[in-house]
Amino acid sequence: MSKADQTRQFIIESTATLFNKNGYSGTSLSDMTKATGLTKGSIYGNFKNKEEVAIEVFKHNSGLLAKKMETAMSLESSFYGKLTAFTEFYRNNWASMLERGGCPLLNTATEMDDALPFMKSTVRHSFTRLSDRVERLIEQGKTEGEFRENANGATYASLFIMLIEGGILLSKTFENPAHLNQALDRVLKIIDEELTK
Amino acid sequence: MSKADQTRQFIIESTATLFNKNGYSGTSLSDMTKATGLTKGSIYGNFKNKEEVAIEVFKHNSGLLAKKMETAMSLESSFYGKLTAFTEFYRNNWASMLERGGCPLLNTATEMDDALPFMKSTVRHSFTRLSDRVERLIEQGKTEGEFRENANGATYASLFIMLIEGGILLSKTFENPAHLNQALDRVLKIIDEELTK
DNA sequence: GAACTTTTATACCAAACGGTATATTATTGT
DNA sequence: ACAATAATATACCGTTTGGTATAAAAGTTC
Repeated sequence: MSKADQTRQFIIESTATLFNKNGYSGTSLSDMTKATGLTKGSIYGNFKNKEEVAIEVFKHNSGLLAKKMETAMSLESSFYGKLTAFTEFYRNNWASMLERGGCPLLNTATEMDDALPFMKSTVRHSFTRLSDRVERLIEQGKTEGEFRENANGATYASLFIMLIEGGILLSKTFENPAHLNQALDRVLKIIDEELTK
Repeated sequence: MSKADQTRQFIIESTATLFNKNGYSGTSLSDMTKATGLTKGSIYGNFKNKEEVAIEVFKHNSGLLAKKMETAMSLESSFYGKLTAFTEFYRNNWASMLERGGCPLLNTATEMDDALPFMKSTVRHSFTRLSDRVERLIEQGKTEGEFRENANGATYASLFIMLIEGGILLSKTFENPAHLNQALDRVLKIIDEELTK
């Protein structure tokens, strides 16, 4: 990794929590120089503008989540196991997610929709990727005979994501993980009662 | 209503969509003067600062929603009817909610949690009010013999809200009401299968 | 309608905004 | 070791930020 790439990465990681907590509008360049210890010149030498940093930060934040989730799922061999690992991932990582400012998908999607057009496609892509991953898990589980044939993977994938993101919203708002845990329990219940044969 | 109160109300209504779409950080005073046609002097003659306008705007946005919801529920006499009216309210008002920038609770809660401490209690209060309303509906339905005795009102209230807010998030992100509709269908399904006797 | 109070507009403030040209300092390949 | 190149810091740009003093205008009250 070249020096330039190293610095780019350093800037991304140093401002990752900042952007996730305060949003794009809420994060200023001086916030960024404070967080990195670098000057504006350095930042603009490595990025075109603030927008580009924000996009890369979002990709980093959501990518990190996806990677950790993939690791958690890889520990299970059955698709039922992988699907519950996906669910439990949120329970097990709630504390660290909270430290980093919450779910980047939720945060960015909310700020983006009306105010950050340049982020739209990136955020949508992340959501689609997550949804597709869960859908594939269900569809594969169907071909392996673990899940019912008549269950629609895409439908359940978006249902789970809605429940979980809603749970994250309430838990963050009330600083109480109980809501998220309830949402996760409901996801598990649906897996057991509606997907599993 | 005095002239002062009229102007206050006018400022609140004129900037309501602005704040809900672009957030607190994303809305500048010049945005506000453009939207109202008034000058900064007028705005600061009627409000202490930008924070106060934002708080009043949020109260107005969420209050309007609560009022319309209450009207929709009042048309039903049974608590089962009121509970489905609560659910259908989101389906019927999706278009207008979208025009106004989406759900103010979702939008403000997401921006608030890390960046807008002065908003925290107000947003929490709104969520609690909504949740309590749904909970009361269920508990009253229980005493009237419409719903099962062993169903916990508070638990189902937060479950419904998580599903709906998650549905709003996905539908807004993908500009497709299908996700929200799916969430609402699931809420109805739960009402029928787990609450109704 | 005069006196008083409230509301609004003008003009201004210092500070912070995002961004850039340029000079200086490191790092790289040879 | 030495050029060539890339990365960083300094100093600056015009604009916009949230906010305020003051004066003019409008509304209210008697």
